[in-house]
Amino acid sequence: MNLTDKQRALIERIGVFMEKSGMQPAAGRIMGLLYVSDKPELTFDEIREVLGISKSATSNALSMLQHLNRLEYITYSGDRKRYFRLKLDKWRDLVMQGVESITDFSETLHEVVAERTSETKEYNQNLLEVADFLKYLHQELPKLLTAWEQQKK
Amino acid sequence: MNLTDKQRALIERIGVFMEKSGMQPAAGRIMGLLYVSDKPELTFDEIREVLGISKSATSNALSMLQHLNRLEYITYSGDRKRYFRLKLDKWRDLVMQGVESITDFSETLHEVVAERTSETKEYNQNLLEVADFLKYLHQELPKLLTAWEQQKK
DNA sequence: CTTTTAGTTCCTAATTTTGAGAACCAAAAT
DNA sequence: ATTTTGGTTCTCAAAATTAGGAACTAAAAG
Repeated sequence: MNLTDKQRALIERIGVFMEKSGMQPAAGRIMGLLYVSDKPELTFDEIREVLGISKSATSNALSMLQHLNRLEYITYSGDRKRYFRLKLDKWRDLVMQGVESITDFSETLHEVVAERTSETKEYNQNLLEVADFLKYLHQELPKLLTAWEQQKK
Repeated sequence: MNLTDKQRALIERIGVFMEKSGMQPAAGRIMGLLYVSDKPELTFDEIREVLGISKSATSNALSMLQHLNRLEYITYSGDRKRYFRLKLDKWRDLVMQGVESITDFSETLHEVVAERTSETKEYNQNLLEVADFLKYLHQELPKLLTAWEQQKK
């Protein structure tokens, strides 16, 4: 498989974007490749080869991405290779996962306020405000998702 | 200034949370400290001392946090020290900043689809779906924010 | 003008992250 | 039973991140 310059550039751009949100470089490139590749299902060796990375880097990145729920593989009977692909159709779950994590932070904020002096009234108020909005988001985002599904039709 | 064990634990927890979203350790701890500290405005040296980090680490982390718009400092006339504090009241801007960044990604996705083969119809459809939802989010989140402001009253 | 204060920058060391290469392993093919 | 395939794991080195300490700077104080 060979890629155009434009494709390579897109892969890098997506890779860097992923890195910024805490993903390791190789994993980001794999994500990018799977977004861009004309074949959306690639084997271990195709990935390794086209990105020019080692087996270990490939293996580690792939298993991390699977744990993060971004990737899965399928197999075809009579073929031992795994075909890796993005779990694109599950992006709704990922959105919800993200919301959960900020909701965790909201709970931490409540703990913080519980531990704070009551002297700093305005400050505490601000903290609770943030926490409350995060909780609101948690509650409203699913609705937003269904509203979007509706208007899409 | 001395902190309780609970406070220290909260600082670490917040620190780790921040690290996960790509922040450097010292910066995460400083954020944590400012959330937790009874005094919400701390000087350079107070921060350095209570966290037990060097001047350079403190200086670098503080300036990074200021660039990320998480922090600011104020001064008092007749006092040369800077008093650093969280830009807590500006959290709405931060939310919007986050939305902007996912909107950037949405545009990248459009470029990706433009570059893709038209063979993989369903795949391309999925990509556009994600891109479209991100754009929808960009449009709706401000409204959600004002709706929240309303119901708060 | 000299000293002190508050913070920054430079240089370097320690730690962490990342990934290559080889050895390894299990399942399938021969 | 042996070999091949597809992938994992281990060890180690390279590269990047992080932070300590000393030197430095600008402004204020004396």
